[in-house]
Amino acid sequence: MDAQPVAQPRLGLLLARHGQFVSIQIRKAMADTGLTPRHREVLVELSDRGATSQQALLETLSVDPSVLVGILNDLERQGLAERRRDPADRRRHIVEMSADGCEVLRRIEDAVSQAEAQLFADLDTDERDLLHTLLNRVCLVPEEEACTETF
Amino acid sequence: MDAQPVAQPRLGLLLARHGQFVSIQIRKAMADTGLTPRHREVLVELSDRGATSQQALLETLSVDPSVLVGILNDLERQGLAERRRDPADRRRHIVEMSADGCEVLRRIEDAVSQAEAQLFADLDTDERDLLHTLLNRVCLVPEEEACTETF
DNA sequence: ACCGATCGTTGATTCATTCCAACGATTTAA
DNA sequence: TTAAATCGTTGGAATGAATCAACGATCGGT
Repeated sequence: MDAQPVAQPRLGLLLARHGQFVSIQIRKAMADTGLTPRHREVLVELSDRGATSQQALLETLSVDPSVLVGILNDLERQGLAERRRDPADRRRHIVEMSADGCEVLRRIEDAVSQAEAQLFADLDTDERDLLHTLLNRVCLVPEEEACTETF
Repeated sequence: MDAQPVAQPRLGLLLARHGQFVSIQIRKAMADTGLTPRHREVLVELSDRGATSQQALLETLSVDPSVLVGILNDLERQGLAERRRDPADRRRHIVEMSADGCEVLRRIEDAVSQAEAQLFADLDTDERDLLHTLLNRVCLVPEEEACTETF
């Protein structure tokens, strides 16, 4: 008389598990660049916005300032981005990605694409779009609590 | 002439991000029990199989023995499970969940259901099933590499 | 009775991540 | 000129997870 279990694993748990798995795969895919999804996100942001204040990056990424410092140190050490003082306000740093950074970002995106190709090999284009739109309708939780986004 | 970007965030990254978010929400949902998804998984396993050898648990959960010890310690401390020596082989431990354990598992499952209800509030039953089946067709990667499953 | 293997356990180490306090340099306001 | 606020930075503390070595107890084979 018991209601039969909804399905094998609960939908939420399934999503959590597979999400973590995908996360790991993507991390591996970009491993040889020495960078992580975090670095990628900063690069993407820099690519989209061009030269930006470090402060502005902080807001959109919503990470601790000290974390961003670390990321930028990494990028700068590899010559992928550059920090320079804002002449208008010498407290600020203006961050800009280099040509190498642009190139590396392209490589990262390719690696991610390749990983995705494997992960979603069994889905055709329509199904991928479907999955995409379904996912986008999740997580619209009432309170927009700070979601520590690693990605 | 560029192919337009598939959609806002790459599908893989979207899945990774939302998966992490869902993971956090579920963790929060079961936080007041003092237990984690790891504990839940052991409880589920115990619930499914009844009395089991600790060894058998290790295989199905594929975690380090020391980790399982910690989990079982937690469960036993709260009276949710019990370890006793296997009389047939006194090296072995036989693990069994208690009535309290069964009750707590039920509470956990309810909490997870509640979290899922929020997370998937915008999806009707068909859409949830669809999402479920789509997710199940992901991650069937060539090499079944050990996926450190927190869930 | 002995030797090697097995089971569960303990403990240490490593690593990544998050969070927070405090600082120097600089700007802004009084 | 002084005081307060801001920006980026440094460092430490706390957490959680993963991995590994080694141990006592026990079993099996010889």
